[in-house]
Amino acid sequence: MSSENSTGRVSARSKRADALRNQQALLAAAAEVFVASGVDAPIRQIAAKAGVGTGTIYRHFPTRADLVTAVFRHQIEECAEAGSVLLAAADSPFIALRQWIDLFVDFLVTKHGLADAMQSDSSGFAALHRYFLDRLLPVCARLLDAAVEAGEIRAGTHPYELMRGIGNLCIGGGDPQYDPRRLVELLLCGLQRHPSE
Amino acid sequence: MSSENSTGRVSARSKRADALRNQQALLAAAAEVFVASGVDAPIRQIAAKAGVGTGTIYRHFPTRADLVTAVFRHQIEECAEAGSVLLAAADSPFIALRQWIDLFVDFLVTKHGLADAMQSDSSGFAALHRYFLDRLLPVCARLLDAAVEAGEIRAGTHPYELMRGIGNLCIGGGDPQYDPRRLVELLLCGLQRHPSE
DNA sequence: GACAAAGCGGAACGATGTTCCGGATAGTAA
DNA sequence: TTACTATCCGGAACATCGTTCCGCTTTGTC
Repeated sequence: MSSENSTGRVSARSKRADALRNQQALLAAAAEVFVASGVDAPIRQIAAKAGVGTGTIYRHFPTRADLVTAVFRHQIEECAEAGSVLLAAADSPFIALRQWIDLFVDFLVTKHGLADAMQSDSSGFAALHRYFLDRLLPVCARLLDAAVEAGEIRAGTHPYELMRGIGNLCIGGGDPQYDPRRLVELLLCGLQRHPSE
Repeated sequence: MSSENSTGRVSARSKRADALRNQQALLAAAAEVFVASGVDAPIRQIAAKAGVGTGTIYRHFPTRADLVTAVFRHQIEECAEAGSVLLAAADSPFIALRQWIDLFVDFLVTKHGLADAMQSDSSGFAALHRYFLDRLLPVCARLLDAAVEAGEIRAGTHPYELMRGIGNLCIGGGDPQYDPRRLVELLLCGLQRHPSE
């Protein structure tokens, strides 16, 4: 079914066997290197671990960011799909929102430097950024809307701003003195409707 | 009075006239280039604008971060000093805290990419990061303590975490769809004591 | 088994931060 | 004024990136 290549999706059609093997090897190697050295690890290191030349990487993933996107794609997908599930299962929309944000934060924090790389507009990570937004923004928006409608949080918060803010807060999670989760929690508190005011 | 060089302080003793001239020219050029192209601007560009060679930069500022630190040093100082003034003048410690944070945010947002560069532990901006902390952390801590003591905000917030979080939120301020100030405001709301709970 | 298309490897390119060193220069002493 | 030296300067050179390019290899097919 369909190629839809260059960003890491299925692509099972009309490719040579060795090409497919290399693509898989690259994805596996990249995943390994990313957890070991962060998403800023040199391309050459990934190529070496996969046992291929640097040119081969660019044949499969036109740019560094495309490789990163491909590696994390299914995890992003899982996070997106969790949105509906949580909204249906939780006792209230706000609880669902909080749980979903927990998931989102976990995802960002456990990947070394993913949040760092995604926000800084340099390094051409725009593709990853866009994919993140395309997939997760609607989910976040739906959860926010539901919580607003339930009267649990104040209206007027832009989903994009919230997601970006949370993403930013997750930068530098390696520091033991800095726990992004506490600040995200603070943000959520600020989001809630206050009786006074 | 003392040299105390390599980070941009006074250093008026025992230096050749041309060396001093170049250092001044570099600071001026760097300041200009930073506002034009952000703090990530290439060293060579700054050297060219100052009319010196790249080696000359490293003679005066051992590393890129030292140059950045030197350029912004007096502004950081101003921000630090504003803390006491605001605390003495404002109607309440929380108001002072909010005003001070406004100042802090303004500082970060108006320098293109300053916040970006400072947080990411790569690029060896550790020196800048430390200077920021050394100078501003005590101020933030004092404001926080005062607000806690006045019963305006919840206790238990670590000053370092708060400053770092705010710094993180200021990353990517160039995006018209993302206003760090709104999120910082949300954070402050979350900090306030809630009647319920 | 031959052959074209697809794919591969790694040298090469351009950009970056940083180091190095031969030569210029400022300050000083005669 | 003229030497002389410690200091400083300029930019070539080095290491490390991401990325591109191209001659050679491999694969699938007839």
